[in-house]
Amino acid sequence: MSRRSISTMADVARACGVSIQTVSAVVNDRPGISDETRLRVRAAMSELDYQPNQQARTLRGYKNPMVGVIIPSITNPYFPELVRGIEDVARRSGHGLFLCNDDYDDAKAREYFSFIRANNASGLIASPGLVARSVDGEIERQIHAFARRNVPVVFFGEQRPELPVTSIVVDAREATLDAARHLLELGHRRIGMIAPPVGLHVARERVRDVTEAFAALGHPLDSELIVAGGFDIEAGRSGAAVFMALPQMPTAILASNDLAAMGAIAALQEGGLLVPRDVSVLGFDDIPFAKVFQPSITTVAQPIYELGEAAMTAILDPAVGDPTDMPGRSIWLKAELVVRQSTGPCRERPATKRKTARSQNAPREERHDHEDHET
Amino acid sequence: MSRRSISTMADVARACGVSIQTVSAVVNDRPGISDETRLRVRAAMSELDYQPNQQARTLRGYKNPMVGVIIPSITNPYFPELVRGIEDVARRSGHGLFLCNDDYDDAKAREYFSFIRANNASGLIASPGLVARSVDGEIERQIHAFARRNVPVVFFGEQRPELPVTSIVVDAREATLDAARHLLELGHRRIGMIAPPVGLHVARERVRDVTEAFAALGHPLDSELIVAGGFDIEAGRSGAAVFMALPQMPTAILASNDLAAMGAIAALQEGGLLVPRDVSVLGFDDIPFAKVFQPSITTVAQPIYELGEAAMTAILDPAVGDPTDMPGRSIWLKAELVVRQSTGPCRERPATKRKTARSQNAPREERHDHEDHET
DNA sequence: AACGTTCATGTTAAGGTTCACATGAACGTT
DNA sequence: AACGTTCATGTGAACCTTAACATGAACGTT
Repeated sequence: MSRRSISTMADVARACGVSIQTVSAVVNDRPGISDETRLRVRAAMSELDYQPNQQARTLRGYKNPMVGVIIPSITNPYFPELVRGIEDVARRSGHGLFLCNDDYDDAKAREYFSFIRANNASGLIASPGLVARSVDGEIERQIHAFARRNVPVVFFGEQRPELPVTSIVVDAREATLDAARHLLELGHRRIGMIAPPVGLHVARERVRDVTEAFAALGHPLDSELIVAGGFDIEAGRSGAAVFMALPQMPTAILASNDLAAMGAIAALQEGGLLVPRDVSVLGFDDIPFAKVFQPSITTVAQPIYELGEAAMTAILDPAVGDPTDMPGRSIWLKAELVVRQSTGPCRERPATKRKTARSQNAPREERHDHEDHET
Repeated sequence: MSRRSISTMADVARACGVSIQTVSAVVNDRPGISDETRLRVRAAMSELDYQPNQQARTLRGYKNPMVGVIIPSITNPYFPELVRGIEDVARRSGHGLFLCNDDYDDAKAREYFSFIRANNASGLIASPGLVARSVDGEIERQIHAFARRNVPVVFFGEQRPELPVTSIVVDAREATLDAARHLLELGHRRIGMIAPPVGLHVARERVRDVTEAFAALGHPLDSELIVAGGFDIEAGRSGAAVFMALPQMPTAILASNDLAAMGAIAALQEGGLLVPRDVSVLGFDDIPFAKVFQPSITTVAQPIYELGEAAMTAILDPAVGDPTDMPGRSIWLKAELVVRQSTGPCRERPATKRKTARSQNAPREERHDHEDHET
């Protein structure tokens, strides 16, 4: 009844008096069909609202033109930007996206892995830190299952040379060094850090980059001033609260990412401190909002959109799915420091909570950053 | 070769010495299988990394447990929040999301409609304004095609009683009236509006709500002060620029949405004006960032997450897909005014561009708004 | 010994599309 | 008249899962 009402190739064939094979040939633009027949078939197709059945096609042996994307949090603007990069490339090759949000939750991620595999996706792009989080090797098994089918798998962030995956990695060491130098040149010495969530690969890497940078410049970070945190606004708020409760506040704060930086700035201003007058705050990632936030945020910028593009491009690269390509490749992109308004010169002994002018009139930004990737 | 390496029911059956039917029964939790066999089959399944082939299942007659979602812009934080609401409900019923981003582009939307239909999705949730934009009736045809298959279609924003769709609609009239009253009570009389993009249903509705509200309160808007705009940060920036170029600036600005409000505030502050001291700015939607932005944004809040939940719940409602339910139903939710820091008392003749204190220490917010919907 | 129940098997078919291959008609060229 | 080319048809099978139905073995109960 309900199924009856959907039209199939057979219906189209009957409607215009040709064979099913002919319809198939027209649908797939195969040669050997006269223009006249081709037009007749096309007319019947649109007449009947015919839509090739993707299930039947995929079953027959084609790949499902669909790529699974697992991200940890869709409300963190980092990921929409990433997805946009992925999608813009995917659309050009006729691929759809199967988007999954695991909320940093392993159980959900596993579920989505199965789901994507069950749907015979042509590729899988997975969120940073996912493999690292996997304790029981389940994710690794899933990855091998994908590889066995020649389905390419791309990860962000972590290199896993022993797995048949391609990694898209950001090298933030130089940019982090620039950031450290920037703060030191502004005169900051008591520098706090709101750490990323524990357990994530990016997290360890970010903390490592920062501590190495300050150590290299001869001003190692005071480990007392590294507070536990997370990747959201709330983490920034509570981190800032911790610092404000100290007898001597840091004069500059490195937030785990831009969201945390925003949370920290909000909390500081609510506490009567001005950024950057009283405290400088530096973020990571350069999400689209970092630029409009007041004050705009100085940040170690990732080429987020390009990361997405690179991931999807890797999926389309025939070499990627080939399991003989076993040892995982890595594609490197570089982070860059973008100096904006949230960092400024150190004023040792921050003034008492008197509120005076902020001097943030002209937009100042020291790098032309890449935010114009419309297709 | 590559296909050979994927395991099927037959492989599982062979591996544990039962018939294919038995494996099928185990997979689908059908009765009539002894516990002992059940366990043996399950063991073989995980041994072989077996994954039921969703294509074959769907082809056999089941629905694909997947819902297509078409949104106009994933980088507008409104939509990730909406998607989160959709996804949280979808996951509970074992549905995946097929997320598509049409960038307000009809051609892309149509493409995605076909894609979703070709994949036999169990439902379609489509972006606001989509039907209204369709000029050639193509979208309408697609909708009927979905209905013919009993696939439920849900729209945001616009009611189309003649189409077999369910609409999720926000009634913002009361809240907009509250907003107008709020601005008038603060003493504002010269009020500007940065309009939403033309052609969108929500856009017309929003402009209508605003003009009706001010008219009802006896202070009709000056149509000279309604400038063309859009739904992004840039629209806010350029709108503010237009107002700043006027001999007499408005003392309050209604932005098309929160993004535009942020852009406007950024442009105003760069131009040396303080918000809300010199100009009040009011947004729409209450995206998650409206709360952390500095100053936090007074806005006509939509229950975004709940809209997503309602949409997916409607998809799961068996009545929705039933074409006998032809005349489209509507589900109404209400908007609410949230007063934050970006609006303040009018100071006729905004001061010259001297910058003095801002008084934004304590967070003030007059409604407890709904931002805690974690599952 | 007869009976009913439980568990598993085997057979056959269907779902929509694609592919390989053999067949054949229509046409123009030699 | 023979030949090659182009376009279309027909047959049969494959992809994997599910369903309906008949069959049958093992078991315990009467």
